[in-house]
Amino acid sequence: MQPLKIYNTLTRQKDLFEPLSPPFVGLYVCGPTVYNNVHLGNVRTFLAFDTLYRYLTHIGYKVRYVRNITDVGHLVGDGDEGESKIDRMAKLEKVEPMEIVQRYTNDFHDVMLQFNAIPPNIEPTATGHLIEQIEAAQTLIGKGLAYESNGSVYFNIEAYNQQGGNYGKLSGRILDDLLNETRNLDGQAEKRNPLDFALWKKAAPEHIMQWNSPWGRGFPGWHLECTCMSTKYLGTQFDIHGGGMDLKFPHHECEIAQGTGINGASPARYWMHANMLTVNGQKMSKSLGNSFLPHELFAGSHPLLEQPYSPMTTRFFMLQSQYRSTLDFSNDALRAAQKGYKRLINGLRAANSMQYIPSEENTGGAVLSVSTPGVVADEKKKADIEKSVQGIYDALNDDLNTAVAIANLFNLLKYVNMIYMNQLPPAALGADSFGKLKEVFVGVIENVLGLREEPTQGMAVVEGMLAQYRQFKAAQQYDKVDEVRRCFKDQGLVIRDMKHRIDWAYEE
RNA sequence: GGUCCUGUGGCCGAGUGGCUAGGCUCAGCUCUGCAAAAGCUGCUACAGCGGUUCGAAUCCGCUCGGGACCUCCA
Repeated sequence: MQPLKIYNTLTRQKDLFEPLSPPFVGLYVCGPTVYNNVHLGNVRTFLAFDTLYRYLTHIGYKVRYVRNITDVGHLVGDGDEGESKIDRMAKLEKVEPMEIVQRYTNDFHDVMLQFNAIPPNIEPTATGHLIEQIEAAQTLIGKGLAYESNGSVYFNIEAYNQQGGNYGKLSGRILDDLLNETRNLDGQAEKRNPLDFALWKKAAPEHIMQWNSPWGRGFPGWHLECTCMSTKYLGTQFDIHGGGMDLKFPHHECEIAQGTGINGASPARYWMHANMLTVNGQKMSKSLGNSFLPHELFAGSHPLLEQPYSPMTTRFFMLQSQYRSTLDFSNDALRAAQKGYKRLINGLRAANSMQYIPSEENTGGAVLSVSTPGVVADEKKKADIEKSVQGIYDALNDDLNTAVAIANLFNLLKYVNMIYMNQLPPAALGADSFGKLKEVFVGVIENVLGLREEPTQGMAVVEGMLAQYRQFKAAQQYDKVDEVRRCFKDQGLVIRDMKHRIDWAYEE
């Protein structure tokens, strides 16, 4: 097993990842609130954890990956007051709240699929776990960690800390500071302490989504669902909990308090937070009006976009930075990413078609490479490949540093291209290095980074047109040759005209 | 105001105190019907000032700039 280090927000350092019961790993990621389309910033977080899931699986762990759908309880505006986001949309559009939920859940799934994200093993919803949430609130009341007030139930932070809890340990906040800085919000009278947060909220009559509870009609508080669902599917203690940086406080802090209060132990051992996607240096968010929807990106239809960018270009773009760094969005950066992605994916096609040819063997009319009698092993290149392969795993083990992993991948790409272009006989690398080159290059791109080819429409007739091209070429009918080239170009493809063979590639 | 992060070459973006990250762009070369691609070569940066050190982009201090969270947000 690879020695993976993960930056743990709890300890503020990179900790060696040691699962509670290897080879099994429990991974919980906070999913979206489905009241609206996911934007690109949301996507970044989910792709970061998709990559983590992929890597954990790649290195041999059996991962149970749980990512929830928040379909109730998330309020608009400040704190524990205000309308439910989903309720509001439902009223606005005069439809059932569950229609809103369904629509944006579908959208979310579509989008993630386009980005080639692997669906989680379990995708629980908050409304599907109301019983658990009510029970959790009751348990907390029973332990003196929560209280009922006017039909709502609040978590008692003071009591929690008196019982040995440490509210603020995740986000590095000090309770007294929080108390001093808390703004005076309306309707806080129900709470004993402004920091107390809702486990269950009494529903106003006009609130559509409401259920019976021991405290009357109401709905669950936002933070409670994650505690209940992670506990149910991963146990009272599990390995990794992930989410966006902006959920660190208060959401995850509350989860820890709830989990600790109910089960007597801090829920997750490793807390991971993905950083924000920024536009011109500012966090991408709906309220700032600088967020892109994925389909706007794919179509290039947003005013800030100079051209369309494909899902894989975008995925590659995001992977070129480390998940804990902010990543700034710009057309220049996306364009550069597009070129890099195409180059890498052309290399992927090349690598997939590569076959090892021992130096003694005469391949007789070889398609992939000429026979290479008497080739001497190139120890320098072999060592360089070895170094880059190790570099990839070292990088991924270092808190999923995909940027450095990709840098090493480009080093390998050089050798893939040299073989593909017949500039380097495979035999010069020896079977072992060659095998490793191909296996790691392909495996990391496809399985860990989740990058794949984006076929174009004209793909079906490519081989036929290529055959024509060869004929025209042989007949030296260059005007026809150029015509075929134009056809390819119209499809976003290009012809690779090499000495030893003719192939097509994605236009870079 | 509090807590924290951050400032790298034309652009993006990694960097554990000493050894070329990488991508994109640009220039040249080889190859080529012409191209394209590929390979090779060139372009050596760390906001400013001071300190620690044999040695700092990397540690410390100050100054200036940017950002996040503190209120819903991935």
